[in-house]
Amino acid sequence: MPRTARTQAEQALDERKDQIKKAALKIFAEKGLSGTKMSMIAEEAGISQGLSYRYFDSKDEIFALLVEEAVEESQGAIRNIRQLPGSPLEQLRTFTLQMLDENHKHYFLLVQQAQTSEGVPHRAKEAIERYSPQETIKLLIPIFVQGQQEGQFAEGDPYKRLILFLSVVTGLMLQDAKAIGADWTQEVDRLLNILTK
Amino acid sequence: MPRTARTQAEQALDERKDQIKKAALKIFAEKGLSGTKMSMIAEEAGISQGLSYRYFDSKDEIFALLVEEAVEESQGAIRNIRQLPGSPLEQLRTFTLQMLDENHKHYFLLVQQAQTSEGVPHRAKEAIERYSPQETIKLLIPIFVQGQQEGQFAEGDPYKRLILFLSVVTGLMLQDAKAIGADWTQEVDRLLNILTK
DNA sequence: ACAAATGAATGAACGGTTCATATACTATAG
DNA sequence: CTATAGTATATGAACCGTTCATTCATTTGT
Repeated sequence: MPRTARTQAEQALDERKDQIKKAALKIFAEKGLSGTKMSMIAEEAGISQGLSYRYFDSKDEIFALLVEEAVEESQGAIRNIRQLPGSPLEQLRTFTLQMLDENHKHYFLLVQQAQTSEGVPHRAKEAIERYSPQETIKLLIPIFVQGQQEGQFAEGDPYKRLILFLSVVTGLMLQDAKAIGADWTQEVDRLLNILTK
Repeated sequence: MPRTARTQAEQALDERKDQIKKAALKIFAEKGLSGTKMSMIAEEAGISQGLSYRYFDSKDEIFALLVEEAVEESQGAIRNIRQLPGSPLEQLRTFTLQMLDENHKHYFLLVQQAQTSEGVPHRAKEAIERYSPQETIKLLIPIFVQGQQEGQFAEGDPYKRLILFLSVVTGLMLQDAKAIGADWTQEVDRLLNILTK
């Protein structure tokens, strides 16, 4: 029964790959490219030093792969905002909660790291070009403006307000990634006070 | 006239030292201990690779020295809050503006870096022990509570509110140190919305 | 037997530090 | 005022210990 056997083998292979990727994502997001050592990834994944190289060619390959995934994921989340239920404010709250959610947080931070690190692999650079904060804000502005018209959001330059808000959220993520990971999700409503009146 | 001559020489020496320290502070604050290379400091200061070693013994010495200064400076700023004029809200606004001010910003960030970096020199570690975020918040709580009684600040656990606020401000500083330095001082009132009702 | 996993060994690159050399400044002599 | 010597200041290429990404001989499990 070669069929089943190979499928099982492949599945086991993929599971290991995912395990390594998940560990790498966490460390890369926290420490950046040059800040993470392969030994850290191994430890986080609970495997030995060399094993990652049975599943990936290099550190750079893992990093690039993850950045590509992160960009895709982030763009998806942003494009989905308009389809979310509720008022603009509620849409933004949901989006923010998603950003701070354990899974997505690492992706957002990874992109952040990739944007500010040096020596980023070419493949990762390409992916990042498709995702800038400016781009994000452009997609958020219509929602914010609508919220202003409905009277929920404060007056003023939408771009400035949103840049401040996104910076605050990203800054918080960076902070709490370094320190002990508190659960900020409770505090999102406080943060939204930056935007509301 | 040996007096004047020596004084001039000493002054020139101190100026060079300050020049190097200022450059080092900026880079250390942005990139952390292991993230900054002596070559970066040299470039920022507009001097050659080796010159720093005529004025300081080692990279670690510069770092430790700066951390000591930063702790002193930060503690001073915090202790001064109660003496500031105006309501608690105005006191906090002034304090926050001071934190975001170009000079103090780097000091605050440096302490932050020293707290989260690894391989911090012993001398710097000692200085940091005298300055924890918890300590800062302890000093801020009475002000916040007074503001609550006067009706300016929102109800709720002062500790949680202040932790969130400080994290936001620190996160912002980190953000904008990496990116192009926008001038957030305009936005402080927006940030204070996190605390007010 | 074979694949999966280990972790010690390798070797290349990195970066803090040094040092031979150059330049600028000051003082003294002619 | 110019020339010369002496000293402090500055340069940046080279040195060398350390740090990791990567490999591989060996073990473990199936």
